[in-house]
Amino acid sequence: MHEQKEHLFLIFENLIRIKSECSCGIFSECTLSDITLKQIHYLKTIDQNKEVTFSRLAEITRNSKPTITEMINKLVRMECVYREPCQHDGRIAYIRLTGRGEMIARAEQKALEQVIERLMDSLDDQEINLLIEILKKVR
Amino acid sequence: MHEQKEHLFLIFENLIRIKSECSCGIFSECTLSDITLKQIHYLKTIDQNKEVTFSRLAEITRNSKPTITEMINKLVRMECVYREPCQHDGRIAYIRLTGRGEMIARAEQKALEQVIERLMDSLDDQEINLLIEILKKVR
DNA sequence: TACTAATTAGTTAGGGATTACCTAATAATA
DNA sequence: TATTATTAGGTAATCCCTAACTAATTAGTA
Repeated sequence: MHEQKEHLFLIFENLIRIKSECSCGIFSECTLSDITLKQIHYLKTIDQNKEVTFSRLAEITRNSKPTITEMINKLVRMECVYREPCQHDGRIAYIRLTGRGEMIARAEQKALEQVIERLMDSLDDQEINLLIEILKKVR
Repeated sequence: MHEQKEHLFLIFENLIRIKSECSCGIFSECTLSDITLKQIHYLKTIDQNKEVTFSRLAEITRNSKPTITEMINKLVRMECVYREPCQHDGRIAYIRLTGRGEMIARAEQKALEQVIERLMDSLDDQEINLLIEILKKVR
């Protein structure tokens, strides 16, 4: 019982290590070592809300519009987002993620994808199916 | 093949969700919603280096001693660390983690432990052994 | 219909609190 | 005299604000 737990702990630590190596890889590819938690959070919010404008982002994050302008200017300088003017209304600009911005916003997800690929390379078909059946049961 | 991947992705997302629920639980137990990444990093460094003094922590983190004094004062106010004067040398104080400080420094680890307990509750002995055998192969 | 008035979207200007660093000087101990 | 930690004073960046502004659009009215 206790031995099993120890085993599982080591195995999952290994998986987590692989995953964080992958996500570090993603971040260092973006060469943004001093990005802040807030900035990452803004990028995720932009990623999750399609067609987001300055006013809308201010609303979602419950900040003032000048705060959003400032934050977006910063993220533009970091090459994570850009402004796309609305075709139909000259007052409106949409905030879009660049490739780099999207990479950062989805780093967790992408790292997980890489871990799964590693997993699929290491195991045969039957083992993968077995793994799926077992882990499905965890709630 | 692609279906397996999709399955695995959903299953691991679920595990990660469980884990981050656990670690959020740990953090909210500590009632420290506005702790910074730097502060967490200092706590981890203190946890990993036994008998660490102000000078030593300055050396490890490559900061000046006044920076360390200030940071430790902040962490003391947050009840995450305390000073323990050295018995043999009145100039020296060791930096020790409080229960709360240790909780935060090891949140990841503790969350993983909770996930594994959940896993062991959901699976029988044979399944656990099978899981260990399969996941062992991932490198 | 055309023109003014009001509204809306985003920006600028100026400011404040906090974090996280620094050097120089100082106090206490070895 | 050397070492450990602290105090004093300062800087830069982040992340937030209000008030005032510009430009674009919409509504109201003559």
